Amino acid sequence: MPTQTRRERAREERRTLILRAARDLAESEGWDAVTTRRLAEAVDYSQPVLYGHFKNMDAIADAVALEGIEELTDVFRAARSSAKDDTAGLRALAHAYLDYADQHPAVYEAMFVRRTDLQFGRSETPASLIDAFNQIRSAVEPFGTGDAETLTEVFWSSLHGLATLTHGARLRPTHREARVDLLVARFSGTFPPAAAE
Amino acid sequence: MPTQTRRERAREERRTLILRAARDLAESEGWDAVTTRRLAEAVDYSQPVLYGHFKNMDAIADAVALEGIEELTDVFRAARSSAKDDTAGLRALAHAYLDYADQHPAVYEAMFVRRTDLQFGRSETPASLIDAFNQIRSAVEPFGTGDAETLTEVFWSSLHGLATLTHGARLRPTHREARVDLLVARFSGTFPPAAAE
DNA sequence: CTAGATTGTCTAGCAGTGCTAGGATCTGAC
DNA sequence: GTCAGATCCTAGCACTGCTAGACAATCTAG
Repeated sequence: MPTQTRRERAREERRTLILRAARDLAESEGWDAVTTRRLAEAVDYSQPVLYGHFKNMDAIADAVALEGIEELTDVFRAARSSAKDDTAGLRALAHAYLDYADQHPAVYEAMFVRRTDLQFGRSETPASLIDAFNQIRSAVEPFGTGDAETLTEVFWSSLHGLATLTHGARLRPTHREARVDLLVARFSGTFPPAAAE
Repeated sequence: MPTQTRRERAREERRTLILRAARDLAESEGWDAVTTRRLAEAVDYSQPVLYGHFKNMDAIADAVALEGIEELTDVFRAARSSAKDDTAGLRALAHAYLDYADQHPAVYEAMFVRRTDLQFGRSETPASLIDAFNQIRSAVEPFGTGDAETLTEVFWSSLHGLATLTHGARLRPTHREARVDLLVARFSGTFPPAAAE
């Protein structure tokens, strides 16, 4: 009997259980509420069990971040696939990005705000992260004249800035659509218009 | 004898002493290292003294943030005053912003990253914060066609995104200048160029 | 079926955190 | 010199991340 496999499967299930609990807790009460005790209580095990799966609390947040990045690539793909031209593609990607950040603020925070051990732009970078970056790159590249990598970084930064400042209540709660319109116009080259009122 | 004034002056001095210590500690070891005990030790008082000046630790970070915002307006003013035209002004402001974030990462974090009780875009917003926002607005407004407020928010978001992603090691450590060039080009309308190689 | 080794899990505890109640001490007014 | 009031500190609470060591369940071998 593959008793080893059963064990490993059970172990894997418990790991996802922990991640699920961490994510739910973070989304409902913020990462500050994700403590070892509350997390252990949520999965109905003692605290040391957590350390059998993850090196420390930060590693749990990193794992949630990885999940989120994979989701994000799917969201990007879906958004871009239904766009009729490059400009619509860029706009769709921008909206998809900001919507995701809005709907999963804790996951977004784990991905792009919290200090993380995840490697960005290196050889050990997770494939899904590279994938997500390339999605942005493909969307913005048609409007570039020089280094596509730099263009991608700048456009991503703009989206990231909008996402975080919005979430931190540092921008007006209104004018959301107008901000995206403006950003896309500046990057898609549909600016300046011939003569705007 | 104005014993009351002397007392109040001593009180004020101690307050700035606390802020100075908090800022130094945050810049050298990060905000996580700024604990009540370490801070109290740095100013050579016991922890409860801190609470005589500030409601809690977050209020200390907020006070540091306010200091930073005032510095930032000065930095903006200096940068823009030495620019020969609007485009140069925008570029100078962008560089000044990113340089400040780079040189004072902890203060920047207190201002625009950490959760804060500071009010943004409301009637109770500190004057220096409005001032800083208006500096950005003045710099980018010449290149706007519609709502200047929205334009300012978007440009600021882009700068903020660049600052935070750079600091979090999520962008390439190189190409810093190229990113600023590209951003300024997109916002100043010097894009698309007639025919770029 | 039993003995022993391995694996899994928990209890209890350490050193640290923000924050505060209460008592001690020091200052200045009369 | 006495006494009220301001000032400050000691000690403690409830929490945090994390871990050592005891205990129990499970699998392996004879």
